[in-house]
Amino acid sequence: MSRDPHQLPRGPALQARDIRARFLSFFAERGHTVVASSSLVPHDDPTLKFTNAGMNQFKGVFLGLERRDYVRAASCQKCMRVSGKHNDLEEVGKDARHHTFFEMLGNWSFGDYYKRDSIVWGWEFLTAVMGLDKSRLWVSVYKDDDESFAIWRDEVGLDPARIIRLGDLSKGDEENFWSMADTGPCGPCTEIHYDQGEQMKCDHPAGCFVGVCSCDRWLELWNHVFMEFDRQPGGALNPLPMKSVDTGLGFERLVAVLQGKQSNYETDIFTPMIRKMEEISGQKAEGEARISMQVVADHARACAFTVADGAIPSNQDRGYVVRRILRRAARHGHLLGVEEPFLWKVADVVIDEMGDAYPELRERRARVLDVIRKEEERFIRTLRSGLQVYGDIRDAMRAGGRATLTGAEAFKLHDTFGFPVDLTAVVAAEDGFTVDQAGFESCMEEQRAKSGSEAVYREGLGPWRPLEGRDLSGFRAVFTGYEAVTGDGRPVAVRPAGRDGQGNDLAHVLLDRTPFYAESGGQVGDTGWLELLPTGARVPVVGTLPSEEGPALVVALGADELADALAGTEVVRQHVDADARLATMRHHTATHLLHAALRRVLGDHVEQAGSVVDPHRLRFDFRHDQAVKPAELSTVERLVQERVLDNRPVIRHQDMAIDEAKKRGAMALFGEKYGDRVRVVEIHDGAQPVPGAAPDAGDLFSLELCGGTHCLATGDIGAFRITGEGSVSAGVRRIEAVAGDVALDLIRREHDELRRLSGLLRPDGGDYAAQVAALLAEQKQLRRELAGMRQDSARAGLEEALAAPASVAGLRMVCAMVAAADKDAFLKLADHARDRLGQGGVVVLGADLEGRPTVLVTVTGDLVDSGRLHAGNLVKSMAASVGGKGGGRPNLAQAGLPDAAALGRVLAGAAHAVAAHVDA
RNA sequence: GGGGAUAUAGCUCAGUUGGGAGAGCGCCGGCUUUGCAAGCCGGAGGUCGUCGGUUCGAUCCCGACUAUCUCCA
Repeated sequence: MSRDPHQLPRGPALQARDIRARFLSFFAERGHTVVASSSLVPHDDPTLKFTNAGMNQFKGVFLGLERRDYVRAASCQKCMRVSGKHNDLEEVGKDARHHTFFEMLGNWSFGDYYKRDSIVWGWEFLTAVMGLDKSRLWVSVYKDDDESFAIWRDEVGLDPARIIRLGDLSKGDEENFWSMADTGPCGPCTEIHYDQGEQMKCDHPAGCFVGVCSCDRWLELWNHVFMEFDRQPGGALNPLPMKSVDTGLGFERLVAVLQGKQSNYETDIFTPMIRKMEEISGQKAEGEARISMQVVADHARACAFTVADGAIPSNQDRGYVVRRILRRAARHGHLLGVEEPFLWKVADVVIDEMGDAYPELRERRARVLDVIRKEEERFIRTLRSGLQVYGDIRDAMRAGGRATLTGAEAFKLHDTFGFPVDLTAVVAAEDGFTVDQAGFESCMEEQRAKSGSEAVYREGLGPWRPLEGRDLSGFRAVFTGYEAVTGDGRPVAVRPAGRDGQGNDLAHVLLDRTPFYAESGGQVGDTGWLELLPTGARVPVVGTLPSEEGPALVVALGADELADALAGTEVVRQHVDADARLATMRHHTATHLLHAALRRVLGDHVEQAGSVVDPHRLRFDFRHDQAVKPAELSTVERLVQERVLDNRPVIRHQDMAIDEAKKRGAMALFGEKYGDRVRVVEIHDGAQPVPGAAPDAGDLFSLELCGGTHCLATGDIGAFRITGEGSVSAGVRRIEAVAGDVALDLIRREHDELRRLSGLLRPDGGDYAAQVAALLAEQKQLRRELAGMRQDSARAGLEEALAAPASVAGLRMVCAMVAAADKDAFLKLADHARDRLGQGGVVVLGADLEGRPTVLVTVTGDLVDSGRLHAGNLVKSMAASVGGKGGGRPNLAQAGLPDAAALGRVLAGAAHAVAAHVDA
């Protein structure tokens, strides 16, 4: 069958990489700045797990919070969609177009061109440049968007029958009307669809057509969004001051159409990975095997890109998404009969294929492959232990004569041991069992419901409530904390903020100017207090958190209470806790020095993977494959201490172009999103013997993008000590350290300790450790000797009783008080006595064990076997008769007694008690 | 953020009505052997994750914490 000949008009089909390049050059020729894809992992946007659209990095620009040097931009953006209605992870790989990772082409106008250019260029690119058949293209516009309709009809010359009006806001139908959120920027959009042809049509009851069904015949290729409104909380649409364009063209779809393929997986984007999988598994990409290979191909891309952008498989948040994707791929490899780690090999192909377009893949190849391979190995371990648990269940089922695993059992395997349910079904089938799938699903549902409801509860934090006469639209607070720790501000808004650990209500307050630093980049938010003027009322600030509108000061008051207090307030005089801020600054500057020192000592592969800086300590996580050796650790510590002694100025560049910062080699937080203008902190090394040297004399020691607060000079750090090193997760180490007075306190405490030791020890050459080791060895020796001697003497004390055992009810009984040192010795004495009696013997011993009068009974094996005398029952009744308690096993038992007199009475009455208990 | 599970010798793990902490591998010593693989005998190595509680008595039961594994969000 010759398929769609028009798509391959001349020569071979365009390759994916050419299509990507042509798109960008097309818009570059039309005055667009080609912007690099932002990281998949948006470290500074907690609302977003992964970058999921090309516009993410321009969000601030659309909201008017951020400015760029250009008004036209184009990009090819790395994206991930792993949840939500459009993409259930389980579906990926099974059909032609669902992906976890994908690329999105886009062009943007920030208040520059609008509908006309966007539409005309879009059409030109698809038809004239890419050569798509015009007769296959259809277009949809928003119902009321006559302007776009007219451009399509008149400027492009499209048959009006091919322009479909969709959506109706008044009926709640948001088709072809785009919005960022419930409120904020929004506007109509127009979509270009590609008709794959009659043979792809579906049997939707209302007909197979654009906007009606969502089948594969009508491919939505390109969405052009025209942002012109600012939606208000009530739903009213106010015009935006600046009209913008935001478009998204699905790269994989475009390539599939241009290469004449009905599935994205048949394009040259995916075939290299599928071919690799054929090679690894030795199977052909057909039928079920093909689906598994598609899953692996898709997931290998997702894993390679997310790991390259700094995500690491873990058990929560983003890391958990990566883990799930990776393990699903591993599972499909397993289905293909591959038993060993393989995904890293497929990821290697991804890097070969896409490393040109995304150089970060090449740069981090070794780490990416290592992280993936280690996680694969971990999963194999998980499967192995899950198999053991399954074995226990299987044994129980066989014993109970069951043939169906309950949903709860399958769920426990999945939930607690991470054993995939489909694998459970496979293994169970091998044993002739089935799995209650419905029961399993309902357990899953229950778990989901539980997590979901908790999440809603957590998000109880409401929107800002503007104070009377204040307007929040476009508002952004000014941060003055780099220059000051006090300052006046006017209150703007409040909002409730849940409760603290003691259950007290908390609220946030927003001020137009504030010196309070909001928690960011690992540095904790400032604390302090507010003075409300003119009343002079004082309000403590327990923390400061970032918000879109600026630092949110957390105060220990309910929101209503706070609003009342602010009602008559003109000015808020703000006081940051200066001591805490200073201690935090020391730790922050020390963190930069530590980071630089680690790179010098361990190598340039060391990269920050997380950091906490507060008044009490610093915690620095970084990528490194192995434990830092003690010698390396002390070299790092010394390097930092030397920089402190250098006392060099800490140079801050409040506003540097990001390109310049990068050119100078500034260390940026991996994957962090930065604007064009950044703040940079710079430190040089080398002490300055005379005054007046330039701040940047000497060699550059540390250069980092950083928004935090820092010491004026390294000497302000005062003292620095590393307090710990350990592992966080695979490939990530953690160092904890202290600076300033915290470090001095530590040193003082250690010194005091040493002085106390030196009062007790007199080591040769000051070697405390050697002397203590010798003392411990000696002590151990003495202890052993002492125990032996005590035992000997206690045993000697027993001899008299052993020489003449009493005869009670036909048994031979030894009853005595012994000087046992501890429980172990006591038991050994009893053993000894019982062994000496041979058959038909009972031993009743009393001892004072560290102040606790204890009686111990043991009987010979023949009595236990015949059941004539039960030590446990005997000791229980002996103890009970004097107000004690006890028990034990048939051959050996013990009881605790209230006092020494009771012990004496028990021993005196032992013969009586034995006689009463023995079975004739 | 919320569940579930685990924590015992250097490693892998046993350890039930609460009553003497064990195995395998590894390590050290001795013997056997031309040597090696191995075998035999002996030995060292434990705050039973931390801290509380219940109990005459806790590796075991209860609670909190920490770490690891795992699921859901």
